[in-house]
Amino acid sequence: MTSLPSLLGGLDPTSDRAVFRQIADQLREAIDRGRFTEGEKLPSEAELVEHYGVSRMTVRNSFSVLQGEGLVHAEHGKGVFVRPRPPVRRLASDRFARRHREQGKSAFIVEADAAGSHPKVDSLEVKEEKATQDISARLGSVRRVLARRRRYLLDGRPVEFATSYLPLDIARGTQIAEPNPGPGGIYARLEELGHRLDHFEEEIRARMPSPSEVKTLHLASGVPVIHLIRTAYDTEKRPVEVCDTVMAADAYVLSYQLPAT
Amino acid sequence: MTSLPSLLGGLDPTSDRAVFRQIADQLREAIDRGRFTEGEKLPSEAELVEHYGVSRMTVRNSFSVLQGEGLVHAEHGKGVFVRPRPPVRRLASDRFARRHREQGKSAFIVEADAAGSHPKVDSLEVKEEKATQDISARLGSVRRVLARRRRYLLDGRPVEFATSYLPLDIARGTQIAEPNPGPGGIYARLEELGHRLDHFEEEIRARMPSPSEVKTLHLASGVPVIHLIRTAYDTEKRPVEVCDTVMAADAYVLSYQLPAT
DNA sequence: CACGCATACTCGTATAGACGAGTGGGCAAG
DNA sequence: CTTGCCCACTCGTCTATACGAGTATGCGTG
Repeated sequence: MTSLPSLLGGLDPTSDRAVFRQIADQLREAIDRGRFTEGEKLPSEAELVEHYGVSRMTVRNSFSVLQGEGLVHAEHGKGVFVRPRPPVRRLASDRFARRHREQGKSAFIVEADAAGSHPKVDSLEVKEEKATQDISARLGSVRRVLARRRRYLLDGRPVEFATSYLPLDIARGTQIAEPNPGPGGIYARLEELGHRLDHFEEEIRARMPSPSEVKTLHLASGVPVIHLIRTAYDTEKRPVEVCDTVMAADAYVLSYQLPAT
Repeated sequence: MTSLPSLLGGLDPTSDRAVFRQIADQLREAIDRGRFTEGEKLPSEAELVEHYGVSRMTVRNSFSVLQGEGLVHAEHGKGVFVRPRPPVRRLASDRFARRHREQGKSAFIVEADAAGSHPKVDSLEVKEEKATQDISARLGSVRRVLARRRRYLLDGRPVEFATSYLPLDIARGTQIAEPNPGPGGIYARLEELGHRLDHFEEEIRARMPSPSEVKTLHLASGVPVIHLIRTAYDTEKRPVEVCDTVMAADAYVLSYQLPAT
């Protein structure tokens, strides 16, 4: 065990930088330099109070800065730890290509298996409901829609929450309205129903999660979400599905390939 | 002026939910319901202390929750305000299409002018430097690169910070190495130099900003950044540029169009 | 009228103390 | 040896107080 003074310098009383920021700076730098590694426990609040000669609230204030930056997370009764970077899922722009649909299993399962993770899909809900104004506009002024909700987990950790919306005149009474849409997913079913897919539009935003998203995705504080809204169009240029997806940002890298046309 | 009790209910002492969370919940709900509108001032700390009968630190704690969610921001000496949603810039996936390059001005300027904003590009730095390991790998094992750094502002607000990296054997001694790369930007120059562009690859991540990014982009707390890394390939499949971009997430929506192939 | 200052209000920082609750190790009883 | 409890250590919540610093307003002086 290295002593604290050797890891963490002292304060500069002449500086106009707030004490809790100075402490946060030193901890951040120590983490960046690898003095504390992923998953490692930082000094306890009491130790830092002792080391810097400040009050406990000041130390906690420093920790809350680092938590907001997504650098550390606290565990009640244990300590404050450097947040490990989880394995990321790479979403390639060809992930919905027809050739990937030929096989039986869902894209998520196939891909995760290949990466050596244990995938799981849960909290599936399929029901008809009133379309929000936004969804209605995207689907071309429909009033009611079929909504398919599901949550994706990797190795037990929830990473993504998605809802697909489809016009009732397309989906009602088909296998799309069943909990299990069958091999190749709903896109395969849509094509069987004569809606040959032409292209997708994806809109991407990033923001902090709402409390309910924090709960659903078990997000640590300081982890934003990626909000992706995909609209699928058939060859008649008709929007046939809107998929609204919220992803834990620390678990994803999105990748797109664009022609220079 | 509506009285506080009519806007904000009371606490539930029997609940096991922390008091500061209950207060945050009530404020959040009031904001969501539009009882406080964008840019509007929330009750001051003192007023909430009075209303709830709690200590000031507890109220501040509530505010810090909402700040972390990006819902509100505090202004020293003035108050705490509902954070206004700034106008967003829409980045379409065809924004680098050759046809947009024919004109004289940069894509950023043209687009912002059209949207009625006042665009500005500043802090331009152009220099040769050693490639980081990541940049080197993306450009095909080059050791040194030309780096072009610039910051984009809309109506005085910095929204994006970008660095382009180009292999020296391509860029050195050309107009690309000048502060002003000329009409159509560096992509136009690359094509003139015989590197006809074939396609781009974009990688997208979202995360909380580093302290230096907070400074450069004047980010409020609770605003994540979108980190976009674009690699441009010429028709020989050679990577000719890597552009590393950090954007204020509340100012952008990215939009992509994908073929269903 | 114009300027400058006092003042009241805002949030920012920091201290000191108290109690609660989750975790894990050690020790004593069975 | 196993079980169960106690205790020490951790972070979580909350109070009460103090002073500093930025902002806006109004009033009095020139």
